[in-house]
Amino acid sequence: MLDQKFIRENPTSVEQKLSSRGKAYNISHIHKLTLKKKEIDIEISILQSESKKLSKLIGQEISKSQNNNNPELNNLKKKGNKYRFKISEFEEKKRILDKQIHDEICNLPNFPSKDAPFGKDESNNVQIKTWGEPLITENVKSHLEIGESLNLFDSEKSAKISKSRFITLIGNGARLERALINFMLDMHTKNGYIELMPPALVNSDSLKGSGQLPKFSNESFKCANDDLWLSPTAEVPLTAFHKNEIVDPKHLPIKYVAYSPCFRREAGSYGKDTKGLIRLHQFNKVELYWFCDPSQSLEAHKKITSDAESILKKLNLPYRLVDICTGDLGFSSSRTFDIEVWLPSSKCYREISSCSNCLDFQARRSSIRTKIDKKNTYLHTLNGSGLAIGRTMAAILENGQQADGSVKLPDALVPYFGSNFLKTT
RNA sequence: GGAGAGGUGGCCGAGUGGUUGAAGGCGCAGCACUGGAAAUGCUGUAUAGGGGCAACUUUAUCGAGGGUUCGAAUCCCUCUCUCUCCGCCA
Repeated sequence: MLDQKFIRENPTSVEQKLSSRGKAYNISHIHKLTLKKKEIDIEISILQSESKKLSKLIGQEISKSQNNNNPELNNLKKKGNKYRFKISEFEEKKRILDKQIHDEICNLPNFPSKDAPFGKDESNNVQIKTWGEPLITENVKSHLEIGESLNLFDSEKSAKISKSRFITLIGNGARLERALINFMLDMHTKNGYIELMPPALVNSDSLKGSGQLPKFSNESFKCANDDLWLSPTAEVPLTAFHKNEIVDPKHLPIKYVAYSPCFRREAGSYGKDTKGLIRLHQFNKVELYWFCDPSQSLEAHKKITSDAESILKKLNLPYRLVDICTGDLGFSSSRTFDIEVWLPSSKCYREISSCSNCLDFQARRSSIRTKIDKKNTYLHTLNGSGLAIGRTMAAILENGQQADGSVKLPDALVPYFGSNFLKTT
């Protein structure tokens, strides 16, 4: 959420900043509402002040004179009644205005960072670096083919259970998923992250807090009888973990790592990646999350990104780092680095982690603050996948495939998986 | 699901219609005492909005929202969350 006062005082600057996302934003309507609200606020506080003085006077009069039914007193009470009536009129107007302003501001995305490359869509994203040697050979198999031939998972049976875009992992597939989760959690906790295992169901307020609502209600699954949704990413419960808190500055930065299942409706992606592990309604993810002092968030952004990269390095998976352009940024993010892993079967890099600096955008929506120089100040929040498990498995299968149909697994997984290869059983 | 209790400042906790933003304590900060510290004493210590260069001033806020009243932390209604007991349950 953007700062209401900033919108009121700098409407043109707001429009400029937002419009760098590639679409023109006109906020003159919100701007007018905020001015109107200020007028009403002033009006109300004058009336309240008068009415308060009068009430004190009446109180004093009553305690002075025993007779609390004298005509003078009744006159004063009548006067007070008029104030009450006027005030409630203005308050009604204010209520309506507040709601309008809040609703509109909640639909505005974060300001892109001035450091983010300017651009319209993903074609303007900028590659920062690559790591590892992409495997380019003829006759590579897709992770889907490998998975089916090694009996690691089954999509068709999963469609019977649920529908398409769900997966059941089988035998070594399930074991590998589990190994990857444990491997990643161990890596990150050794690196100073506190592990959390949050609820998978989250309320609407939490989704608003991290920016998924009100605008993107279409992208999450909602429970019919409760105000609960299936969490699309651990970013949601992790943000909400400190909702409405004033965090002690000596605890900063707070760094969490959380494993969670993630649920997404994937509306509008019909026909894309319909098979395999790449795009599912339910997938597992290990998420990194920081709450930090505003002055530290640029550094923190680099760190969270390199923490996510370290997993790919350990797994020896070739990847590249991409600086997301202004037009392709997520709603809550001011700057995002995507990490994309090499998938030999499609001869391209695919997103496996997205590391974002949301500045105070989520903290303001969720009211998460700290004391800095005696002033309550919104924290900065950062999130990054560390990593998406299903896509990691896909990358391991494709990059480790051998001519004989087996898969060589990264050595780092041996303590977790028990061996360094997958064969037909 | 049934019954009951309760949500007050960073924390604990008093307060059942009147000048209460709210006693007291803890915590925290400053000062005094000390060689230094502890202990002690004194002073200060909520958030948000408005006005002012500032000192300051003003309004709101006692889970949320309505209502009664000249006046509500206190009375009424609705919602919500937490806790305890019973039932059910991995």
